[in-house]
Amino acid sequence: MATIQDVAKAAGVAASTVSRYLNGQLRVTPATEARLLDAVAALGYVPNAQAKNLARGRSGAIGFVVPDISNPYFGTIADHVVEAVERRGLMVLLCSTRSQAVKEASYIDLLASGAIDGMLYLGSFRSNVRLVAAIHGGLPVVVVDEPIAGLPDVHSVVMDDYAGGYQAASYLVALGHRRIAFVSGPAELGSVTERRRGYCDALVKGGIDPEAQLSLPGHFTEQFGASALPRLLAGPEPPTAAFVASDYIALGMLSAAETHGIRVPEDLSVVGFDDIRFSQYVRPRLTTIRSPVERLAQIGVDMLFDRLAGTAGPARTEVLPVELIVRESAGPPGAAAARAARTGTAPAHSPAPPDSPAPAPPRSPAPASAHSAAPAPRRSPAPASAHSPAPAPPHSPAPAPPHSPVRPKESEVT
Amino acid sequence: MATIQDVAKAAGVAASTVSRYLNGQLRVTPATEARLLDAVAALGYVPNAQAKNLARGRSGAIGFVVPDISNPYFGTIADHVVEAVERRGLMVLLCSTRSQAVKEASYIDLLASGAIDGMLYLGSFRSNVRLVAAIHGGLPVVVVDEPIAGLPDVHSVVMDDYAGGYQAASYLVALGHRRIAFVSGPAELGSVTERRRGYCDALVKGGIDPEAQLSLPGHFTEQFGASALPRLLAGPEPPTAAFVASDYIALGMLSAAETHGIRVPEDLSVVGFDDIRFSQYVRPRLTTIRSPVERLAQIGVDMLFDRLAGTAGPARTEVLPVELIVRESAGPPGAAAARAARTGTAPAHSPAPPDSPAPAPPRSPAPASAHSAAPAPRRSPAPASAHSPAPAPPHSPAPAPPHSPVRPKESEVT
DNA sequence: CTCATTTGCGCAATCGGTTTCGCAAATTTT
DNA sequence: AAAATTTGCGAAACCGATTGCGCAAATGAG
Repeated sequence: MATIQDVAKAAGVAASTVSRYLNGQLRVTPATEARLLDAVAALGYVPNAQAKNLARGRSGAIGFVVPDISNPYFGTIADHVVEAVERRGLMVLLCSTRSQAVKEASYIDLLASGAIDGMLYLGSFRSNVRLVAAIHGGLPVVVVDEPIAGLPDVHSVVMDDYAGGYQAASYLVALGHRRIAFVSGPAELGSVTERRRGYCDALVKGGIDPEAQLSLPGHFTEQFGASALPRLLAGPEPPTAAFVASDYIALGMLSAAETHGIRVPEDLSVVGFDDIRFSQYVRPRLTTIRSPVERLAQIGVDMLFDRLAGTAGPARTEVLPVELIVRESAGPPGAAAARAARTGTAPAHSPAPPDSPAPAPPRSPAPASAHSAAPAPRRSPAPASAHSPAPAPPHSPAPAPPHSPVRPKESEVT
Repeated sequence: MATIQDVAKAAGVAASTVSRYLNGQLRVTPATEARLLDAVAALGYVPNAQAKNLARGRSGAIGFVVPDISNPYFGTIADHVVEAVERRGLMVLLCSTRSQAVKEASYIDLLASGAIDGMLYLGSFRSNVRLVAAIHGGLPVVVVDEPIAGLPDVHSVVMDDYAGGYQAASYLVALGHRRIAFVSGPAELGSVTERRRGYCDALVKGGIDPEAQLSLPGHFTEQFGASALPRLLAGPEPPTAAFVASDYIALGMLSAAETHGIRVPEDLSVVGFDDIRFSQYVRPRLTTIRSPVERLAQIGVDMLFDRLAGTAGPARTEVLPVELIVRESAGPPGAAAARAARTGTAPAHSPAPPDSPAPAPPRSPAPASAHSAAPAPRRSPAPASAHSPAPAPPHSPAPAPPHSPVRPKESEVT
């Protein structure tokens, strides 16, 4: 590996000249330029990244901590993150922690030790200590997808889990269900509790007691979904529907349902969450809440680059609207039993219930707004920090990549 | 950010002492130790990774170049790679190129400029130039999953694509199919051509002309699978079966089949490749070739670390046996039509045809062996380099992994 | 109580770049 | 043609670690 010194020697100039010329900070005479170019080409010189970063105090990469890269939901987010970061000319150091706190902690330490310029964090409640330490150490961090309470001064972008839960449950209520179970990932997760809050509120609004419902927290795996089904149907009065707050889990449950001879949606309606790609390939096609993963990634990366450029305002949380996607896995309750018992009250299979399940509830922490069911990409205002009623645009419109320091938009109002 | 100098000053010692002590290369007096520890704790000292790497000439990370991280097949491999590398105490720099040659090239350049100690490469034919340059530049590279021709001095580990294709096609032939289409990813890929070779040989063995069959190369997406179905059935004598050399594609096709009212396997049998997790969750459950992704990752990482340690022998290619997983998506041809036309020749639905479709063909480049259908983790000998008939263990048992040098399994037979 | 070891620790070079400062030559101004 | 600028380029400090070498003190042997 040729060094800058080698190039300098070959070209008969000083190393500093090579450096500055290569970085476009120096004009040289045509003669010098030719020798320089020749030397670089001849030696196949490529600047050493470590040395450059050491000298510059930057690293040219951002880290992305994610629980499990083999989970297609996270994989998709990662893909979009990579895409967005690359557009800015940086690289992504992707860290799959496999949900192990130890790994997460060591990764954060590793990353915080100068390996990266900033970090996108998608994780759980654990290891906040390290994370907080890293943040205090000056590492720009943006939290994505999984809301984390009690993290000071951190920008974040999350799905509107509350609204999603509300929509899903409202839909099931509107279909006529009265016993609606809640199946989810780890109960400690912010996203899970938010989805559950929404679900509960929708039930209450429908005159149903949420406390009387079955609640099955678990893990983000299909195995858990498969194992949850029997438990769901074990009781004397099993639910006729389940809000499964993760498509990944829901797919496992759907599979188990077929194995157990449970028909979906006739015997059990299922509404998922995330709308991962496979949800449209299973039978019945999964009715679910679509999370705008690409926007999440884009906004998260934008936020991080704003922080890196120092142009980010005070910490705020962007909440992304979600959308109910009606497919086939949810229908009127007891479509089979009802046919025998009652009159043909709910005959149709392809259900077309109140398409706007409800005028959407208030967002979790703060202001009203919403009707998130609408596909229109509305942004909900930042609930955490300054919820200024003024028309301050919540998400600064991705002004400018770091390399071209111009920031045309968002004229400062002074 | 505190530096080592700060710590040294605070503890009243030299920086070198701090460095050596922290790296366990120096015993110090209890008094010094206490002061050292205090200083480190008080300042919250974390060594700067860049500087360390620069001084050491290493980087502590390995790169993994992969075409598309949102594809669950690659995602799963990535997960296992991360796991295996972490066990060795290093990190993974994951690069999703989204199959774009430009990105791949720039990533390789970036990685080759000292950012990583070694590289796992999963990619296509493109950008070989850069890759070759990087290899010549001294970067240890191990090629995984996707065979690449004409890469000198590179260790690699791939699936036995040929055997997989042979098994899949043999199975369909054994079921009685005579018109068997071949649907796959990009035709230029080594894995695709290998799978096709196996498929062709199996057809020939069954007395079928491979040239007369429909062949549909495309991309590794479900969309392609969905679009392939109509084209498959367009002709006057459509195939009764398809070997779809990627589960991802097969899932798209299965979905399209239902949409078009094509019953699987009655109207069309489908055999996939990879056995991604979702293949068991779709209906009908996908009959497919299982690729041992975890072993692939483990062996690839082992090879890379051998190369890093300098204990790797000459370049060789490890070929991993694959396994036919019989599920529901393939059955006798014309199960519906036949019922009317012929006698009840092939009545059963759950087919139990020759469970060992054939005594497995010779491996692609070289020696006989195989019966890859057996789940037993046999390793096929290296076909590329020295195919010594001597009992030289093909995969050198990773003599000394850097951090935890113990490797209990696979007792060396000497 | 010497002499030979070992042990604990500091000095300074090194890794491969970047960057400030400043000199000398080339160019422009009067 | 002399003075004032501008331009091209080199010397050296620096980023934050690691590491070879060497010295002094503590330890052991005789």
